[in-house]
Amino acid sequence: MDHIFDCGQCFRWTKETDGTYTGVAHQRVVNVGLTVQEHESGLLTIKNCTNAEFQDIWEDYFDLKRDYGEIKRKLSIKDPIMAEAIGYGSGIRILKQDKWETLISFIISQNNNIPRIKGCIESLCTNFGDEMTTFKGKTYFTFPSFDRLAALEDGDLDCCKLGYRAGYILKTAKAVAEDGGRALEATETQSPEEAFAYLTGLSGVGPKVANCILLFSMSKYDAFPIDVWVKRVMNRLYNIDEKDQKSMEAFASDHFSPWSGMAQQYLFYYITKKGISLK
DNA sequence: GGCCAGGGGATTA
DNA sequence: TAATCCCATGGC
Repeated sequence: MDHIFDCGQCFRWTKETDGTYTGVAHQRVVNVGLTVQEHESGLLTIKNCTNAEFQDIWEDYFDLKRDYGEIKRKLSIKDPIMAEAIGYGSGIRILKQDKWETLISFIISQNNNIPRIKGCIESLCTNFGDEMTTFKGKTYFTFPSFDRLAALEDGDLDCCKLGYRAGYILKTAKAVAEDGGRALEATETQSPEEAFAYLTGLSGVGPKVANCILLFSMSKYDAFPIDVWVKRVMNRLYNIDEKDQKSMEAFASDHFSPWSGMAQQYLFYYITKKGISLK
């Protein structure tokens, strides 16, 4: 679970003192714990969740139907470097998150760091989301809808300390709300190229942010987001020029497709957590 | 006090 | 097309 929740794909899960994680997604609060038993695979426990909610939401959210062992084998074969990275973040699963929330979250992520991103999103939710429930003594709020944010004006988001990203969020919220979110939802069945084109047409969404949204909310597992960390790790591990993004994309396509996004997460986790030498 | 953070948009060249 | 600058914010 540490690998899943601390690999930079999500920002609303927090670790409890007992090692379990509590988080919000799809208007629900749940607490998840994993018990690893001897001679058994792990037993996942989801609290504050009905059977119907598990089938409607969490089974897909945690991507539980997918065989990650098979994907890891395919990525590892003939690539000892990737095998090493996978060994380090072996528990990673790509969550299938809400499109709208992921869109705004990764606009916030630009030129920012993860602790601050979490703080900004938390502030956005407590200020503009709806109070949902109290769990383990903490009050939880929904992620604000696009209609809610689209109704705001310049300056209304100042309390969230979003900096220059506030303007992007207002423009994007208005654009998404324009057709009731239909264009955003339609990406579900579009090709990665079509969905990428739509996303990069939104304010504050460039190639990197668009690829994160494709990967973390739209099941486009061949998307390969390139940020400063990925540039570093591609340079250190595969000896690619750090400013040559085209070569990085080509390398990912050649070596990791159709699971480039999974590979990217293993590399990201490897360099940000293990902290392999940067110089 | 300068550098950095899961970059993008606008302006130059 | 490709490089460069600017953009708020806060931790270090």
